[in-house]
Amino acid sequence: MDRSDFDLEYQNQSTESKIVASLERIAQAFRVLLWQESKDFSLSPIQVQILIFLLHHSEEKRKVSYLADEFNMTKATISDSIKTLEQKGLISKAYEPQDTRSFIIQLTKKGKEIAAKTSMFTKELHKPLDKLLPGDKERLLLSLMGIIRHLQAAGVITIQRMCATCVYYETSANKEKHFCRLLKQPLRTTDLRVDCPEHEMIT
Amino acid sequence: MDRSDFDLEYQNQSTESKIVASLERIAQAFRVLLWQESKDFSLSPIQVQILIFLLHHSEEKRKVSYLADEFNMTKATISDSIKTLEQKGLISKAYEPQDTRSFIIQLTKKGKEIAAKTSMFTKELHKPLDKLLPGDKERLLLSLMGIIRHLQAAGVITIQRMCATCVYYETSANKEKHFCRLLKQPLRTTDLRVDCPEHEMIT
DNA sequence: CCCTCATTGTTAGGATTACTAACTTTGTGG
DNA sequence: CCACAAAGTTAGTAATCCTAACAATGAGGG
Repeated sequence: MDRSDFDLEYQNQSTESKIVASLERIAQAFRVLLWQESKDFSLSPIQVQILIFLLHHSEEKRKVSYLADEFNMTKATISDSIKTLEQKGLISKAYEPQDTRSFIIQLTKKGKEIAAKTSMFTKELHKPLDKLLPGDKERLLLSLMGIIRHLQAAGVITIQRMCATCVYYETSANKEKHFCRLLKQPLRTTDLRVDCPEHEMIT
Repeated sequence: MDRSDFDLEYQNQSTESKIVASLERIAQAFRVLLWQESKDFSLSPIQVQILIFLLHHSEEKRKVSYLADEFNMTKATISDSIKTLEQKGLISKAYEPQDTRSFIIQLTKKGKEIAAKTSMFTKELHKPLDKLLPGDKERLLLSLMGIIRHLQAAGVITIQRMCATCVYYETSANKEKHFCRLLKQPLRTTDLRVDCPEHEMIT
C-alpha cells in the first residue's frame, strides 16, 4: 500500500493529541445527538439548545444578548430563532418597564414540556460515566474544567459560570482547597460548580 | 429575585451532569475554533475538516462514502463540498481502473499547505493539557475513550478507529493489560490508539 | 436640558450547511 | 443476463449563521 503521501508522524501520537482527537469525536457526537433530537421535535438545533438553556437559567440570563454570548453567535442569529420559537408558541416575550428595549424570554407551558423532553438527549452520555469510579469522575471533571478555563482565558469561549473564574472563589496555594466567599463556606471538589447561578466573572 | 420558574434541582448537579455540561462547552469551543479557522482561509467548516482528514489518512479512507460516514453526513453533503474544493484547486479526483464509479480524493500541493496550516487550530487545546500530570493525562484519555466506545455501541457515532473496537485487540480480564494481534505486541496504556490506520471494526 | 454615545433587538441579503429524493453508472451474484 | 446493491451526482428545500445597516431607548456629561 502506498503511504508515502500521508504522514507517519501522525500515527505516533502523543497522549495530548489523542485527547484532542477524542474530544473532537465527542464534540461530533453532541452535534449528531442534537440534530436527531431537533428533528424529532421539528425544531432546529439552535432552537433546542435555547429551550434547554431557558429551562435552567434565571431571568437576567434569559435575554437575546446573553444568549448570543452564551452560544457564541450574533444577536441576529438568536433574534431569528426567538422569532420562530414565538411563532411556534414555545416562548413569550415579557417586556420590563425599566428598559423597554429589552425583554425576558419566558417559556410557555408547551415550551417547558418540550424542553424537559429534549433535555434527555444527554442521557446517552451519562451511561458510560456511571461505570467510572467516583475518583476517576472527579479527576475527569477537574481536567475538563482546566481545559475550559484555558479556553475562556484564550478568548475562545466568552461566557461560562464555573468557580475558577468567579470573584467569590478562593483557592489555597496548592490548589487543593476551595472556598466560596458568597456562601461563606469551604467547597469540596464535588461542590465545585460548572454552571453557578451566582457566578460573577473576574475582571 | 424570582426563581420559582427555574429548577433548583439543576443547581445541585451530580458529577456526571457536570461532566456532560463541561463536554458540551468544549464541543462548542471546537465549533467556534473551526469557524474562525475556516473564515481565515475562506473555506467552510466542513471543507476544513475534510482537508485535515485527507492529510492524515490513507487511500482507502479518502472516498466520498467513507467521509460521509466519518462525519455522520449524507453523501450528497460531502459530494457538494468536494466539488467546491476541486474548483478551488485544493483536491483532485483519482479514478481507479478497477472501479470507475469511485475515486480517491487527493490533496493538491496547495491543498496540503492549507491543511497543514489549519491543523494548527487544535493548538489552543494543547496548552491546558501540557499542565496536567502524565498520569492524569492517561486517565483522562482512558475516560474519554470509554465514552466514545459507548457512543459507538449506542449508534451515535458510526465510525472510529480505536483499539477497543478492533478485531486485533485483546485485553486481560481486569482490563489493565492490552495486546495487539496484528503487531503481535503488548500495548502500554500510552500505546493505545485513537485513530489507528490498521483498525478493523469488530462485528 | 440636550447631545453624544452605547446598548438592545430587528431586518435584509447572502453564503453555507445539510437534508431528502430521484437519478446515472457501474459492479456483483445467482 | 438480470436483478439488486453500491458509488457518486443533481435538484430542490429548509435552516444556519454571518455582516451590515437600522430604529429605539438608556446613560452620562456639559
